[in-house]
This record gives sequence, structure tokens and C-alpha cells, in this order.
Amino acid sequence: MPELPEVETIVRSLGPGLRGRVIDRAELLFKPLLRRRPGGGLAGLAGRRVLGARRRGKLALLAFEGGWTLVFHLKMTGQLLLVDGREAPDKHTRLIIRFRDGGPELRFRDVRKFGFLLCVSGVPEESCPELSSLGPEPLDITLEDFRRILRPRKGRIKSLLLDQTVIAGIGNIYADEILFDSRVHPETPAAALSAKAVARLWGSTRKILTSAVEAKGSSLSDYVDADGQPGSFQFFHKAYGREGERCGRCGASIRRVVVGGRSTFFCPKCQRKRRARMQVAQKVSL
DNA sequence: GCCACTGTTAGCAT
DNA sequence: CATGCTAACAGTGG
Repeated sequence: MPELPEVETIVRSLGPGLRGRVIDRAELLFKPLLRRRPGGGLAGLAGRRVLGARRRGKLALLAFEGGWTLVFHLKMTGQLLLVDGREAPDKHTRLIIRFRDGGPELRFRDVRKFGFLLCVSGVPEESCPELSSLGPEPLDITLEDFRRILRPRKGRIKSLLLDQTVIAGIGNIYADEILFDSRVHPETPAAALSAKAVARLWGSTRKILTSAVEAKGSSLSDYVDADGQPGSFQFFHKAYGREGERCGRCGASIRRVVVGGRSTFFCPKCQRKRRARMQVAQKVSL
């Protein structure tokens, strides 16, 4: 489930262990992993020093001296791990990068083989569409801009939160948690959201993603950080994966439906489609 | 064994 | 263009 909080955690746990080290060689064990190599291929990595690791959307970027960058997408089951080279790699290891100091090596593991790697020379935002097509970062965008990107959209809000060209880094788990927190029904057309609902959605996005980063992400099956440590945000999920359990706010039973082909968990009572109207009616009757 | 399901998204159909 | 569905892969659980 590497979404924004998981990729952020991976990148943070990678930086201190990689910065300043010089590559000896890279061994590509699964050729299709390397989707493009405008920079000339992985052989050219030998002798290059790591400058740092950063994140954009769900992509992890490793920057090297000389303007080279490795861009990883972990998709569903990808892992970036720092491990002792004496440990034998398993059959899911797709790439190994060794360093001249003989210290821990960087391995990319990916059970389902959906992940990919790009090797780029120059500014990656300028040369790869995988980066330039991404929408704004959800933790950087202002409420005003958030309104602006949702207003013209006809689609269902959940599908839009998952659309990386609209906003980058949110996946299925955090979309459900954000919608639950903001009490917005996942199937609400974006254009139909009230100004208040959009403001709550923006606030919940910041709140959920920030606390998920603090908890080092959600570990449900494969995700661990570069040191092999799981995150703990799964213990704080209030909607995702909780079908049939009690809603922590109102006690109703959490439901599972399919929205845009994705499992969607929500509270049918807290997250109503025409909530604003109902509330007015209730207030009046009081 | 078979079928349904899984965190993502590119690519195709509508 | 926007939106919706499926396949790509491997593993797991019923």
C-alpha cells in the first residue's frame, strides 16, 4: 500500500543510510523493472555518489552526483530495503545496488512485479511524464487551490482523490480515511460538494496524511520502511477494512461498496449523500 | 483445484 | 476531454 505516508517514510529512512555513499554496481535481476533509461542505463551509475532521497506523489526519487536520478514506483507490493549483503536475496528481489564501502546494499523487492524504475539524467520533473503529469501535493496545496481543482469536476469525489493527475499521493486506504474524517460520502460528485464540505475535506486530508506520516504509514501486508520496520497507522484506521464493525462516531455499521472498481469503506450514517439538507431539517424540528 | 480478492494505474472503451 | 472498467502479476484465503 505504498501511498504518500509510506513512500515518505521509506524516503526518510533511506536518506541517512545512503547519503554520501558511492555506488559500486547495480544488478538488475528483473529486466522489465527498468522501464526507461534516457540516461544510458544502470552501468553508468557506477562511481556515482548519492546526494539524497525524496518523494513526489507516490514516487521515490534517489538523486546522484552529476544530475542523475533513479525514480521508483512501488505500486502495490514494492519495497526499498537497506540490507546486509551477506543476506541471500529471495526470489522477489528485482534490483540490487552495491556500494564501494561494502556497507548495506539497497534492494528493490516486488512480489507482483507492477513496480517500475526510471533512470533519468537532468531534472526529472522536466523529462519524465510520470512526474510532470502529477497533480499538486496534498500537504502543500492551499484550500483555495483545492477548491479550484475540485469545482469543475463531475466525477465522484473518491475517484478524484485517487486520480494522481488531480492530486498526487492519495491511494485507496487514505481516500477512505479522509472521506470518513470529513463525513463526505465517497460517491458525491465533486461539483455537488458544499463549500463547507470542501473545506472539511481539505482539513481532513492534511490531518490524516500528517498523522499517518507520524505513525510511519500503514502496514497491512507488504509495506515496511527501508530498515524493515512496519508502520502503525493501520491501528488508527476508522473506515478502511472495517466492514461490519461499529462506526467510532455514531455506532452504525461500516459498509463496503465498490466505487470506480475499488473497495470503499464508509459509515452510511455519518457520510450521507445530502447531509447538509438533512441537518437543516433536523435543526428546524428541534 | 478453483474462484474471488488485494495496495496501482496504463490503456482502452464509452 | 472526462469518466469508467479491466488487465498486468503473484499470493492468500474461502
